[in-house]
Amino acid sequence: MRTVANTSSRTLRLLSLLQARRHWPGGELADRLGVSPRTLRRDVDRLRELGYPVDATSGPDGGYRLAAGASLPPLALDDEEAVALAVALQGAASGSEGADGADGAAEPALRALAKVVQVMPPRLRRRVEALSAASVRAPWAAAAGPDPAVLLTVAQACRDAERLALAYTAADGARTERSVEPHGLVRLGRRWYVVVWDLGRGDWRTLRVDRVRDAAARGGRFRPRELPGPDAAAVVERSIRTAPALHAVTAVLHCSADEARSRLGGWAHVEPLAAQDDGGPPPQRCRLLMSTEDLDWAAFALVRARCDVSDVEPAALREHLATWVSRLSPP
Amino acid sequence: MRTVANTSSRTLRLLSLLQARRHWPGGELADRLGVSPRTLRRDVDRLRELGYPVDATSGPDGGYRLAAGASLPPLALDDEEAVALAVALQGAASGSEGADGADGAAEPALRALAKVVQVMPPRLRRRVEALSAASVRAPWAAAAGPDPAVLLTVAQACRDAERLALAYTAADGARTERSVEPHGLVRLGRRWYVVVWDLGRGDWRTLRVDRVRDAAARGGRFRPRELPGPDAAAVVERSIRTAPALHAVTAVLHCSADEARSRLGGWAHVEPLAAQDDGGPPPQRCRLLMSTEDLDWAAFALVRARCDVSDVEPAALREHLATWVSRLSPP
DNA sequence: CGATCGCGGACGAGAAGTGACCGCAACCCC
DNA sequence: GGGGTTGCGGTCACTTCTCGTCCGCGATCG
Repeated sequence: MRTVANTSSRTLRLLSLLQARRHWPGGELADRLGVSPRTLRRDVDRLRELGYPVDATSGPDGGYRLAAGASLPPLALDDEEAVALAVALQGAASGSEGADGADGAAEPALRALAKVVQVMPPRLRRRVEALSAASVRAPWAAAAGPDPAVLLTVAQACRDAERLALAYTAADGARTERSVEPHGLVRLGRRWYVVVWDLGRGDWRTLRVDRVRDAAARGGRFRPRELPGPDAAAVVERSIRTAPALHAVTAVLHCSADEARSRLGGWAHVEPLAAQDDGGPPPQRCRLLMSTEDLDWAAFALVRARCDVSDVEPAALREHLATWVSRLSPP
Repeated sequence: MRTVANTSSRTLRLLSLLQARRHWPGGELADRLGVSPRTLRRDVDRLRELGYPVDATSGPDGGYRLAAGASLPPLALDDEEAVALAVALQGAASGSEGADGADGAAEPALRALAKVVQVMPPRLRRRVEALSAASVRAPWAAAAGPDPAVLLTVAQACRDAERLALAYTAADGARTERSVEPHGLVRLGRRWYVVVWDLGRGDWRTLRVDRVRDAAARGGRFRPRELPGPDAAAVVERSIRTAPALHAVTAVLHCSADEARSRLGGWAHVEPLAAQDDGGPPPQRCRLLMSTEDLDWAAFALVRARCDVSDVEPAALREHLATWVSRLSPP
């Protein structure tokens, strides 16, 4: 077992043990830590003083358990959990969610990911890479997000003020190798941007992270310069001229609003339509409202509703549907 | 600041600091911890003895940094990071990935999630719930996975051997309230199953987690019984009679294999087809191969390829496409 | 070369941690 | 209801660790 007989080490180990299993008999804990039960009680007290609420129950089958406290204790994860965590965070950070807003969690996810990989042993890092390479990316998300590895490298370099060498493909397709000082990472809409001081050009630039390749920290640290704006987000906002074209989609679905909602799963707004006043039993109708950047998604949502559709707007989506029909029609 | 002047508390804080930023000058660290530089060095030593490799560089611009070690140190996350982490793990655990296998990470993700929420302060837990409720579920995933909250409750109860009260909707639609002893959680294909001892019936049952509602730990712990099989996975496997019908989809895409791959993003297998020997310049063709449970996905993949499609198999998918066409055709 | 920073030994005052007691209270099973 | 199990916390004496202040050494950068 471990040879460290330190008090703080033992406290840390106790914390891990309490996280690994919910319920521990006191005797077993004392045994594992190699101390007397009395000292274990003192250790538990110490944890409580540190703010981690440890519940205890007496009687046979009694023991200790770690409860939810005021602050988050350090998480002791095993290898598999850490790998799963890194993969999940990669997905969340570079993910294709947040079309309608609703997740402000991408940036904290990225920070957490940076913390994890910084201390992750190389063998685990390899497993993460293998797994995230093997994990299938659904077709609708294939071109959506940036490479998680690049995103992470950039985020770390920003946090640690380290110079970065990277290859950038500009909007016109020109590829350049650049050496930059990254100052801030900003998520705008569905894209990540990084504000950098371009060492070759001696000026500020805003780069789209999904156009960056082969980012690598060059080791050297730099002293942050003053940004040409109040913060990185403002710089990006200003440098974005062409906002991504959002399509406001509406359509009438020939089913009840509840049915449509259950099939679309909150991805689109659905509101019931008043029955038409034509005498007969009014057919169920509802109106679908969504806004998206990708007409394929909109079209897919329409089909997913599993009912007839009419009054589709905008015209571009109607054309899109016509293309689908012509492609899918049997020759 | 903090009033705890304890040594172990300080060691923990030092660990957090080292995780929060990559590079720290020793003086600043000593300052923040409120100790002399000499004591800081001793603290760093302590961390090293605990197995955390702390690199140090001397000279001006020197300082400490936490390197990757042999094992993963406890992660010190702040509130936002913890919330992002929980949301990401929920997605990974209940997620709709893994259709083709390729992610064995769901189960460790669930374990990690259980650890996190167990110690998560209530205010953070509320934020996680709010965020995951607000986060849009794409239509193709709406009905796919089980409720993450239920999944988590079940996983915790399995781990901690706690009795569970739940409402179950059987395959025939009958709803029953049950009290069970959960013994194992198994992911098979895309579904989660839980092997339980049903207290009301006095027998083993295999429940589909996506059919469980209102799962709540009833507090009481139980002594695990011997499973009616070598392990939980075997029990589930045996109790599954009707395997989910997988559709083996093939089609010919009228574009190059590379184009198709880049558009489908590895979600389907694509292989080039030999040019036909008809004299003229051979058009680019490739064959698409995929297996899915949901024909909507398959159809969507076909459109997503952005080219003409022919020789679609199976017949069910052709019918599916015909339905799409009729629905989408302008009236 | 000198300034800056990390390294680590020595020392002494003070503060802990530790185990072995003890009696007490809660809880479960018989 | 009683007995066994388990956690709680006080006390005491002994040991150990912690901490700040010295000091000289070596590495690194400008």
